[in-house]
Amino acid sequence: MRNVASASIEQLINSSIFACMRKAIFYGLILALLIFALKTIEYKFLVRELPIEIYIGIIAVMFSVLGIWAGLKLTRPKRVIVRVAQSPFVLSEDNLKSTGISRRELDVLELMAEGLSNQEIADRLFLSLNTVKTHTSGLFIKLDVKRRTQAVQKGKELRLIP
Amino acid sequence: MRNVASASIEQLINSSIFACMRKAIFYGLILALLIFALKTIEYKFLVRELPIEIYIGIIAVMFSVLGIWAGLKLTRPKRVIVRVAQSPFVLSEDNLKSTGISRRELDVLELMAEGLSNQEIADRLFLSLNTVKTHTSGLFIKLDVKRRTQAVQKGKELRLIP
DNA sequence: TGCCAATTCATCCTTTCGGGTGAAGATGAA
DNA sequence: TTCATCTTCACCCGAAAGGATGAATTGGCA
Repeated sequence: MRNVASASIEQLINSSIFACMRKAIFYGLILALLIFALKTIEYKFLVRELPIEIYIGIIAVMFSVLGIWAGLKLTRPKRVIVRVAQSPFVLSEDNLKSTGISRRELDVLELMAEGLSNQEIADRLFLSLNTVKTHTSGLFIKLDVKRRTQAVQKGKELRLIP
Repeated sequence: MRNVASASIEQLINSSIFACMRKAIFYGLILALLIFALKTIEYKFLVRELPIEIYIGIIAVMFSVLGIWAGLKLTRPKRVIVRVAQSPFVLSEDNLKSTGISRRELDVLELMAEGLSNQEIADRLFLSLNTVKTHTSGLFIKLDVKRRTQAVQKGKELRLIP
């Protein structure tokens, strides 16, 4: 696990370096072109018709905008890793209702999920073996399964048990 | 869950709007100051000593840098939410060895975890029922459990099955 | 008060599971 | 080659699980 993580981080660093270089060169070229274009236009139209201050202001604004744009494009999005931790298990009342599973059946399901036999469940809940079997039968019908292993599976899927 | 998420997104949008406005004003002021400084310097030192092209180039570079810097500072880090979802399940070779569980037994354990009966497992793996029972017996001994529900539990704990 | 659902327990029966033992073929390492 | 392990399958037996049905008791709700 640790190896995988560090490997991917290295990849990320390498790829980001190359990507940065490529982008820097790209925007550098655009910048050079822009300067060249300005020079060409300069002597033809502007320099004698407008005051030098406005000319400088235009250049300043243009390159500021270019810089901002380049700055945004140049950087990769900063990643904030949000870890989604174990949710502490909240019983799904909805699924409990929709399945029609009763409180007592849920008790049995919980112990069933711990790998207990019907007899052990009966002992824990101070019930007779027959009663536990009744509840398990009810569970299988309501969960629409055939075996206790499947009942445990489905119980977890439906967030009835942790 | 949905309420919490949308609430935090609204907060984020509001706070980012205000933060952006404050920063924009701040950097706008800096930009204005810089232009003013240039104007002041212009007539005093540079305009007669250097060719106009170099002067324009310096301004272009300065404002490009300022723009890049402003562009970086102006934006809050883009959040890329990386969900650390279900780890893709890596079988624990260590636990496999330490328990002494064989490849075939692991196959059976996997299907057992899906809630299949021994007969169904036999059908899936093209084995006889007896063979599957042999494997399950071996599993119970090696996992030190009594029932298949417990075997599934322990198999998951030991990262032998997903 | 009367009804309904949940809970409890029972009996009967079938299927599945789990334990024990044995054994034959395949594979692979010493 | 020999030996250990894995894989496959068989038979037997008891225990557990599962299915069907019936019935007594209880607690809440109309």
